[in-house]
Amino acid sequence: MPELPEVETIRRGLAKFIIHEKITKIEVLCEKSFIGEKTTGRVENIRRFGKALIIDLDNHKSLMIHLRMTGQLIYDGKKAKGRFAAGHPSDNFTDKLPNKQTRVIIYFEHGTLFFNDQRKFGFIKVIETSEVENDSFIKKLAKEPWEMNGRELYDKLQKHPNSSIKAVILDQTVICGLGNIYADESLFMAKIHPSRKAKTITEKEAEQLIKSAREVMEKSIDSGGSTMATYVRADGTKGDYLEKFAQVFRHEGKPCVRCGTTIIKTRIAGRGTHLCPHCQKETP
DNA sequence: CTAGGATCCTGTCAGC
DNA sequence: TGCTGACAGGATCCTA
Repeated sequence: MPELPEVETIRRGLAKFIIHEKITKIEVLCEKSFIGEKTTGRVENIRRFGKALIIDLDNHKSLMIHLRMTGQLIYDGKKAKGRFAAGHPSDNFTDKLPNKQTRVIIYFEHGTLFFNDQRKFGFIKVIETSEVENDSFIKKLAKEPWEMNGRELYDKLQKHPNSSIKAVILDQTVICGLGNIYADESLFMAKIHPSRKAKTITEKEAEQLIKSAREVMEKSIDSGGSTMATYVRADGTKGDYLEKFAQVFRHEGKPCVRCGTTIIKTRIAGRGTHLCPHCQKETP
């Protein structure tokens, strides 16, 4: 679930609380969710590679965290003045923890980090810090939209000529960071129908798509990610990209903000896909 | 090599 | 009510 903006929101949030904090203990409640040896180093840095989070420790080890579809990280500690929670949206961030979905608990000197994951697709993996960039997932990642230009994307599209443009931009080895929400939003903004074959996309459209991806993800990061990224307080303040900024995702049945045509939901690239049938034409 | 579908797992919701 | 299948903000594996 969490896409690049959510993971970046988590990175920035956690950095405020756990850098220089020492892990005192790791408790694994679901074996599948934790790979490698438990470790107890002090946090030196937090990095992000696409949708993967890397927590570097002072003992040459790093925690690699991927939330996949339903992962959440919830930090409970004084510095957070309560809780900092982000990842898969849920209305139970204020629940007592651990809960039924808690898979791993990382205890720090002055706080606790809960890794929750309903579907168990996500994981925390301990690897040598020097090996992070050799990790099989990390090393295949393409550039993020901010480091890529239209020409580069256009060239990559030619390698998947008969795939739908949506399938191709969801491929993290083509362009890094987009998931199902931002793919739909970016294609809508760029006025490209998600089922168009990649080879029919012009260089100009590729450029527009990159710009759109940057814009929707920047907006989301600025608003704290589309999930509930929040310091959970009594008033339940939360990040809400979907409510504030999404124009097509989960907007089926509502009028297009540009032309008023009813937004539809269909299935493309094996994923639920939202689009405006008037603004996004199947034939270029 | 590409393209598409199945798969991992738990939970919810629509429809009968 | 109880069952069933579809679906879910991701990525990998398998098959043709």
